[in-house]
Amino acid sequence: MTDLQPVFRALGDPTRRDILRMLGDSPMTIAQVSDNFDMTRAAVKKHLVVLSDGGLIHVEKRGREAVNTLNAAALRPVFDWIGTFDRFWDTRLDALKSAIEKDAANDTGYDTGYDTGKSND
Amino acid sequence: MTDLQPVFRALGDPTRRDILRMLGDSPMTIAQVSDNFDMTRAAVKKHLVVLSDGGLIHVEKRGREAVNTLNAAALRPVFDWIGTFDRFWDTRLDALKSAIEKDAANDTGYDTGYDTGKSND
DNA sequence: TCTATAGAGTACCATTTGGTATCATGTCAA
DNA sequence: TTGACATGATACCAAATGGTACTCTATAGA
Repeated sequence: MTDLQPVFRALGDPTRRDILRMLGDSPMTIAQVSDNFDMTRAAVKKHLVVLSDGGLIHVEKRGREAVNTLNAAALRPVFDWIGTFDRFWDTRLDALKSAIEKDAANDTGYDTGYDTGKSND
Repeated sequence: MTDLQPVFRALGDPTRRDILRMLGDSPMTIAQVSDNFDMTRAAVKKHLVVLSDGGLIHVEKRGREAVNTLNAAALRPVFDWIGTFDRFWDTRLDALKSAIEKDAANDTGYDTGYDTGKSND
């Protein structure tokens, strides 16, 4: 259901993964993020757009600034996708996955789009 | 420690993710894999090389054939990386991650390269 | 041995991607 | 109001990417 491609694409670049790490510490403006990289603000901005396309960050305009906030929940579908391989890997993952899905359904209404292990992208 | 980039890169393409799915059912030769796609064998072969670079598949030459086998263990570092964001997501992930890491250290000697949550790529 | 077949390797092409440079717009603050 | 500043938008460039076509090598089998 959820389109995984924009998320996987966003995660495919090391700069963008670094940005996610930084935003994990606290929300940042574009200027603050780009201070941490040896590239122009415009380049950083492009990465932020890709991250936003993948739903991994949320951008809020505050006056003349744009505050970028991590949305780690968007990593869930990736986790679920990886989880479909758990039978080759570690069976305990399966138990955890079910638990989280069940919980999500009850508590947050989050729909993983994951059901019987069939393709979802 | 482990270089995540080749794995994330390999996962960034939908065709390659589909190939992983197929190889999850059973090992396949290049011809068998490409029978499932509307593209040339050469193109599929390129994808298989990228998957191999990421360690996600293992290629074994058998006579004039090349059998491609899924290596789902290479997904572990990605899982670990996502796990470093679990405090924003679901705290129970943390418990699972520790359990698996502990188990991996004891049973398989697998080193996640994950320690205190500091950057690892 | 001969031939069809599986795959490797290479050259080439169009598109996407990561990046810079430049200019436009909106807002804070004196 | 006016100037400095944060961001947005666009044009442009080089390199990487996804793909095809074609050639070459090696092996399975009649």
